[in-house]
Amino acid sequence: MLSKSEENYIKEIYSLEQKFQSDVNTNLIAKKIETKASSVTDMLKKLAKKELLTYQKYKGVKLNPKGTKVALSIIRKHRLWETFLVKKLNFSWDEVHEVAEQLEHIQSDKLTNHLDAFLDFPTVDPHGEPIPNKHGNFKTTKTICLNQFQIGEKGVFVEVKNDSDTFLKFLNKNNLSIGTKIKVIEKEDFDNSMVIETNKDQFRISENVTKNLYLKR
Amino acid sequence: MLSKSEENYIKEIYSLEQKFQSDVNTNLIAKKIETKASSVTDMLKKLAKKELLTYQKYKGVKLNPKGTKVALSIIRKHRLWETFLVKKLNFSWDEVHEVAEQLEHIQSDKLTNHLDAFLDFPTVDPHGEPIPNKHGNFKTTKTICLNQFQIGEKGVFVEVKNDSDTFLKFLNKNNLSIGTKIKVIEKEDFDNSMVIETNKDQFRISENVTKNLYLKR
DNA sequence: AAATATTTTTAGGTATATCTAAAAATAATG
DNA sequence: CATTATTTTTAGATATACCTAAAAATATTT
Repeated sequence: MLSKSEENYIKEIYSLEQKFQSDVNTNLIAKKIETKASSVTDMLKKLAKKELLTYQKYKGVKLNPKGTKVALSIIRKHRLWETFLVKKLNFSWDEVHEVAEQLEHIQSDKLTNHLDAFLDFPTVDPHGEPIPNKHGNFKTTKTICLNQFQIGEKGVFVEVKNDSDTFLKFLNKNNLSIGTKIKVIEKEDFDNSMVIETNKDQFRISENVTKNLYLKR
Repeated sequence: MLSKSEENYIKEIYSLEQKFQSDVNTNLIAKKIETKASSVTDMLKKLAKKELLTYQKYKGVKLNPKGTKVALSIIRKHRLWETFLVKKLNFSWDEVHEVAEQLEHIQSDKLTNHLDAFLDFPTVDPHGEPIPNKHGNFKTTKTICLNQFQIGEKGVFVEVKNDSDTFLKFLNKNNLSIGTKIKVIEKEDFDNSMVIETNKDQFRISENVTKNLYLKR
């Protein structure tokens, strides 16, 4: 049985692997977990001993199948709980992350699977991110980052890759939610900002925003 | 903010206070928490310093209002989650305790209160135990322990004061559930066992069982 | 490739929540 | 009421998950 701390390391390492498509190094993990590199080293040794990942001094780590399975189970729980909070308890999408961070560590397969059924086996969470099923499988719909779009291109906003309160509140304020149709009106080469059009509005957003919005053409 | 361990101490001390209507001593707590008396002493000092309880060396402890409030909040969460598991996720009453022990430590007033509303503000949990409302208030229906009943007396089984798997499974096996009408047919002075009658059956139960069943006349 | 900068690890320390064993206080008994 | 038994506390360890500071390895510059 893994501690909450161990689970959080596994989860963050998984998400860094996905993001960078490579082995994950100590400092990156330290930043994500908000701890010191030395603490990360300690933990990596422990997780390596438990055979959840492969660790080579100074070379970074890579989850092995056992570790990946753990990561997917935590992500599954996190996203199911987020869905529950939004769909059943009337939370808004910017309020669910912190609570789901706690709920994802509850250990009961029966609970997870019954919750899944209760929610009618959702495939995406309130942020559009895919929910692994009980076998760890999930469908990856090819979404394109808004910053890849050209002037004149249109798409539907289907996923957000940033769970932070402030970011989601910013989206709320600008009426940007999953399902919103977006058209690129202008693209500034200097700072990669964009002017986009929704059915309500036209306004400029910074690269920091375009980087976190994913669309379907 | 309290640790999971601190919360468990507060919860158990509260339940011992209710049970014995007196100050709670170290060994009793140790037995409940399944730890050593020395560990309990350490924790009591810590909780006293946090002003959750009054502790006098060798004299036992008593929760003060702040501690009682914490206890009721944990009990509230525990019982709401049990209700959720049974009513919404199709758990049976003998399967909910362990999971609720984890869920009761989730920290989010919004979650607790929205869950409460989602369940239509239940006043008792699946074991018939009262659920405190958000202010810590709950109605105590005067229930009588089955072992106080005389031969010929009838009542309705409304509460069970033992959350253990084995005990609840025993009740299931004998078709004893909340709402069951019970009549006392025989009472054995030697071992305090009873023969009881339900609408289905007549059978003998030991004192260990009668002690944990609470009825309304 | 030598010097410098950065990253990572090691060594040693802290707080939490446990433990064992011994000492101290309280309770029960002859 | 003195002795014995029980309960509780103290003292000193242990494991987890952190930390700081220094050393070692790796990467980047000049």
